[in-house]
Amino acid sequence: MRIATFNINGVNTRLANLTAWLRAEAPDVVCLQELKARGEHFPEKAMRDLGYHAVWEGEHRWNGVAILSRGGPPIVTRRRLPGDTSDCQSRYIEAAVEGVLIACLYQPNGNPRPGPKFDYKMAWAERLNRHAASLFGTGAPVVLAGDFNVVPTDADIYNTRSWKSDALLQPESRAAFAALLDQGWTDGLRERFPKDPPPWTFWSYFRASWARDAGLRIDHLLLNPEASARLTDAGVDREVRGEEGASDHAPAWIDLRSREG
DNA sequence: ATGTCGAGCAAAGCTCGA
Repeated sequence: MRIATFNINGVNTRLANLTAWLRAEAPDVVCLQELKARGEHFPEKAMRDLGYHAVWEGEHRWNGVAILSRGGPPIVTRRRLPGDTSDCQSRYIEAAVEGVLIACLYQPNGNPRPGPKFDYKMAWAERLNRHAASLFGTGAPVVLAGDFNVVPTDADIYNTRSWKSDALLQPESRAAFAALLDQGWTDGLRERFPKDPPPWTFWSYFRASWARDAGLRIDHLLLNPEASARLTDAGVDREVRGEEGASDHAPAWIDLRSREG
C-alpha cells in the first residue's frame, strides 16, 4: 500500500498536474493539502474518473485538505484537530483506509514571526502532539502525513542562511516536532534515507529555488510502531516539481506491506 | 529586503497567505 502526501497548492489550478501524477504513480492513498477551494469546488468527479474515492475539508480561499483512496473508501474519523473549537481553518482530516488510520494535516506556516501567526502555529503543534499521543497506542497502524511546515534539523535544508528567521526553522517549531518524534513515531523518509542530505520535498518559487535545487524537507510521513513494522520503502517524486505549472511541493510517499506479507 | 505564486474581488490590479 503506497501512501503519499502532496501539498498541491490549488487543487483546481493544478488539476492537470495532479491527474498526470495519479495516472503515472497510482498511489493507493493520497493526502492533499492546500486545496485552496471551498468544499463544493473540490474536483470529486475528476478523482472518481481516475478511480479514487475522496473525502475532503474545503475552505474559502486558503488551506483545505483531502484524502484519496483507490481501494476501499476512506472512512472519516475526524474533520478537525481537537483542542480548540474556535479554530475554523481546514487543516486536518483523518480517515481509516483498509485498516490503516491516516491523518492528513497541514500545519500552519507561522510567518511572519514573531506574531499571532506564529503563536497559532505553536498552539496548533501543541494540539497535534496531544492528539497524536492519543492515536499512537490505539493498536492499529497509524500514519501522520502532511505538510508540517517544519524543517526538522539544519540537515533538512539546502542552506540555512536565508531562512534563519523563518518560522519553519525556529527552535520552538523544531522542538515541537522533536517532541512528536519522541512519542515513538518513525520518520518514514529518514528511515529510508538516513544519510545527509535527505530528499527535499519543497522548493520555493522564490530565487529560482528549483533550478538551484535549493530545497527543504517539510512534508513528512510519521509512522507508529504498527505501521513502521510494515514499512518497505519511501521516496519523493521530485520530477513532479519540475513540470509546467507545478506546485512548490513534490509528493512524498511510503510503501507498507500488506498484513499478510 | 527581496523574490513568485494562487484565490478573491471585481473587472485591473490590489490584498492576503505562503
